[in-house]
Amino acid sequence: MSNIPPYNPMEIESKWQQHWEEDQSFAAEASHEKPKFYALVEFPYPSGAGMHVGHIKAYSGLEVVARKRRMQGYNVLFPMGFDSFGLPAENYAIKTNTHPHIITTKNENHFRNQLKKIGFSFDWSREISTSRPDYYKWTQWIFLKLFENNLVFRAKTLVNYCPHCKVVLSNEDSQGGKCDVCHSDVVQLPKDVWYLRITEYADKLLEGLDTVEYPESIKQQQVTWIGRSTGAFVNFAIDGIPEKLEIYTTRPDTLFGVTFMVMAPEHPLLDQYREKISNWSEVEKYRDECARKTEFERTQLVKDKTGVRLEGFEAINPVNGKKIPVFIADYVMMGYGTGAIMAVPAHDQRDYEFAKKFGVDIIEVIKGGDIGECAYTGDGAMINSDFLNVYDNKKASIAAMLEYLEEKGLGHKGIQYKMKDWAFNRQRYWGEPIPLVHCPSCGTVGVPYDQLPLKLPDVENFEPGTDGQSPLARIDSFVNCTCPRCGGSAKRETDTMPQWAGSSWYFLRFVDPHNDQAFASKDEMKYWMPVDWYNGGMEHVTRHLLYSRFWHRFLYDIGEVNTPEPYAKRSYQGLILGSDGEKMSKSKGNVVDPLDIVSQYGADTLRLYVLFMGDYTAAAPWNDDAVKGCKRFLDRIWRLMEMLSDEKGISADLAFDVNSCIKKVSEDYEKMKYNTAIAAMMTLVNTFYAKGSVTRDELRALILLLNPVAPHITEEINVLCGLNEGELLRAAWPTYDESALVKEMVEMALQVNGKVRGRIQVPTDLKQEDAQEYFLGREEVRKLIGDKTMRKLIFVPGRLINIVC
RNA sequence: GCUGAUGUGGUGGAAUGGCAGACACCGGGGACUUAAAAUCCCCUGCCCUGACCGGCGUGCGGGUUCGAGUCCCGCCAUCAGCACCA
Repeated sequence: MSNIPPYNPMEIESKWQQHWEEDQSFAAEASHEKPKFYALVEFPYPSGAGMHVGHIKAYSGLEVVARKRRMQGYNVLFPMGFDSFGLPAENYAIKTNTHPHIITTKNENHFRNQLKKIGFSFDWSREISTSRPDYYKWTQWIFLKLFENNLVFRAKTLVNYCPHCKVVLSNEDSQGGKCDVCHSDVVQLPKDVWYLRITEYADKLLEGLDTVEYPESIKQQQVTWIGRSTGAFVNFAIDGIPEKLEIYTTRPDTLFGVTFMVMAPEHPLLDQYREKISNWSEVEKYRDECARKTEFERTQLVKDKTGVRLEGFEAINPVNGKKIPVFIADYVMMGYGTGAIMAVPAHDQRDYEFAKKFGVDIIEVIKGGDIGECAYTGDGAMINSDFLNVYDNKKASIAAMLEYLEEKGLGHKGIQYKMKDWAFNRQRYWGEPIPLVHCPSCGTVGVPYDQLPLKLPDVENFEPGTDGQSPLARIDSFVNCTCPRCGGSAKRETDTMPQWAGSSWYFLRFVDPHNDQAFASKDEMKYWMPVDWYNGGMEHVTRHLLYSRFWHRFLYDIGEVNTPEPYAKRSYQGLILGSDGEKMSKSKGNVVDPLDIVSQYGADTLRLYVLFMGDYTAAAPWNDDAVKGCKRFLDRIWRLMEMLSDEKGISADLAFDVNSCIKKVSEDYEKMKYNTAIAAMMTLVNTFYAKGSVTRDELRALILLLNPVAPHITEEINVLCGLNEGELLRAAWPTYDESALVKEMVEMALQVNGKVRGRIQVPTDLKQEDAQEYFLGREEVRKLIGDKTMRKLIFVPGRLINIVC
C-alpha cells in the first residue's frame, strides 16, 4: 500500500473523539432487548489538580471490557459523573472567597475535557454530579426514608473530632486516629451527633458477601472491619450499690477464673457513685492522664499496663460469690462492649500483665499452659470450675455456662461488632443539607418529600463556626422555619451530610439519570441492576463500598430496589508509583501528568502503557522509557500498513499464531490480565515483521483485538485500509478457529531424571500407550539413556518426556 | 499481635505441578546514513570456556513428587488492612 501518512496521534485522536461525541457513539441504548452489561468505575472527586495517572489506570481496565462487550453485542452502560461535594472545594472557597459551586463547575469541566482526551467510552449523556440539586434531592429523599425507618438517631457520645477541619468524623474517616482529610490527630470529644444505624445491618452486610464476586482480600477486610464476635453479657453485683455492672465476654467458660474487673476510665457508673469511691481524686487524676494521651501514645504504651484500683468498690463473681477488686484502666475502651470487662489473668494475656503488675490472684481454669510464664489461651480440660470441670473443651463449657447463666438470670448470649454506627453529620457548608427540622413541641421532624430538594443556601462566609456549628447556622432565613407537622415556629438542622452520602447510591441514578419522579424507575433498575462489574481502589473498601452496600440493602428491604446487593463483581487496580518507587506526591515532585503523556505520545500510548506496565492489581513504578516502548509498538502497528498484501484470509503458516492470539487476548481481557494480552499482540506483530507481510484479514484481526486498548489508531488504520465495513467499535469481536490451534508436530522437552537434555519434534496426536515404543526408537533418546536401564517413562502430551533411570 | 497479599535477571514483569525468565525497558553489537535521530536485524540470568559441553539459579531451611517458582511444614523480609475489641 502506498501513500501512508505518518502516524500522527494528535490529529487522529482529536478527529475520532470529535466523531464519537457528535455520533453519541457510547450512549447506552434505550431499548431493553439486548443483554445488558453495566460496567462501573468509581466516579472522581473533581479536584482542582485535574486528572492523575491513577484515574487513567482505574478507568482503563473496565474501559477495555466495556468496549469488548459492545463488540460482543451487549447493550453497555458505562457511565461517568462527579462526586463533587467535599472539603477540598470548601477549603479552597475559604481561601479564595469563591463559591464552591463555581469552583466545582470549573473543575468538572476541566475533568470532563481531560477524560474525553483519553478517549474513554463513557456515556456522557448520563453524567451526574452529587452537588447538583436535582441529584441531592434524592440523596435527601433516601435519608428521609432511613429516618422514617428508625435508622437515624441522635446521641451524645464521645466522637472523633478533627480540630483542624473543625468537623466530627466517622470511625471510617478517622482510621488510625488520623483525620482522613488533613491527617492531623483526631481527638475524642463528647458531642451530639446524628448516627445512621449501620450496625443494624452488620449481619446482612456479612451474609451478602457470600453472594457476590469480590476478591478475597476485599471480603476479608470488610469482615474484619465489621468485626462480629459472639459471647455473653454477664451482670456482676457491686457491694453497696443497687446497680449491676454489665460486662461482655467471648469466654464465659472462664468465669470461675475471674479475679478482678476493669472499667473504662470514662465509664458513667463512676460518676454516678463517686461518693462510694474513697480514692476519687486518684481516679480523676488518672482520667485526666488518659484524656491527654494521643492515639500514638496509647498504642505505643501497649507493654505497660496502667490503672487505678477503686477503693470502696468490690464486685461479686456471680458464679461463685467471691469478692473481687475493681479497677479502671485505659486498656478497656468505652466504645466496645459495655465498657467494662471481667478479667481472667490465667487465660488472657492483657489481664495477665495487669494482674502481675497490680498483684492480683491468677487462677487457672483450663489445663494445658504454664501460667507461671504467660496466659494460656488454648483449649483444654476445665479445672477449678465447679460444674464445668467435667468438660475438656471450650465449645462445650461455653455452651454449659451460657445455659447456666440464662437459667439463673445472671446473663445472656450476645453479639458484638467492632463496627460502630455511622456518624453522619458534618459541621461544614459544602454538603447535602440534612432535611430535618427541630420543633419545640413535635421534636425532630423530617422535611416533607414535596419540599425536596432542601437547597443549600448561599452564604457570605464559608468558614466553620468556632462554636462547632456549620456556616449554615448563621443564616437566619435558612434556620428559622415552620414545623411541617404543627405549623409552629421551628429551626432547621444546620449540619450537612458527609462526603460519602452522594456516592452511596450513585450507581442507581446512572440507570435513569433524568427522572424527576423517582431516583430511578423500577423498569430501568430491573433491566440494568445489579452493576455487573465495579472497579475501584482498595482505599474505599471500609467506607464507600460498605456504606453503599448498606444503603442499597436498606432500599431493598423497603422495596425500592430489586437486588439485595448493588455490585455483582468488584475488582481493584494497583497504585501507580512515581519513577522513584515512592507514592506520587507533589512534595516529592514525582507526579506524572497524564495530559503531558497524551500531548507527547498520544492517548493510545498512555492507555496501552498503564495496562501493559504489569499486573493490573499490583503497584508498579512509572517508567518513561517503557512509555516510549509502547509508542514504538503502535508505530510498528502503523507501519504494518506498508507490508499489507492483497491476500485475503489468514495464511496457513500464521493460522496458529493468529488464532491463538485471538484466544489469548479474548480470555485475558476478561481476567484483567491486560499485560499478557498486550504481550500476545506484540508477539503477533513480531511474527508479521519476521515474515515481512501481513494479509488484510490478519491485520483486521489484530486491530479488532487491540481496539479496546487503543481505539483511535485502530479505527484510523481501518479507515485507511478499508479492512472492516463500518467502525470497529461496532464490529463483531473476532472468534478463533479451534482446529487451527492444533499443530501437526509439536516440540517437546526431553528430560532424564527431571533435567532437560534436549528437544524433540513429535506428532501432536501421539498417544500415551504408543509413547514408549516411539521414543525408544529415536536415536537421540537412546543416546541419552546410554547403558543405563530405563525404569520409567513419563509422557506429558505436548510438553515433555521424562526418562527415569 | 491478628488478617490478607507479595518475594523470579540490571528494571517492569511471564509461566493449568511439566522446557524458568514470555513480552517490554535498559545495555551491547551490526545494517542503513556524510553524520545523528528514527528504523531494521542480532546478542543480553549468573559461573566456567575461545566456542561447544557443563555447572548454578525463582527470599531462607526442610518435605512430598519422575518432576516444585507453583503443593505441604518451619523461618525471614516487604506491602496493605485491623489492633489493649474483652
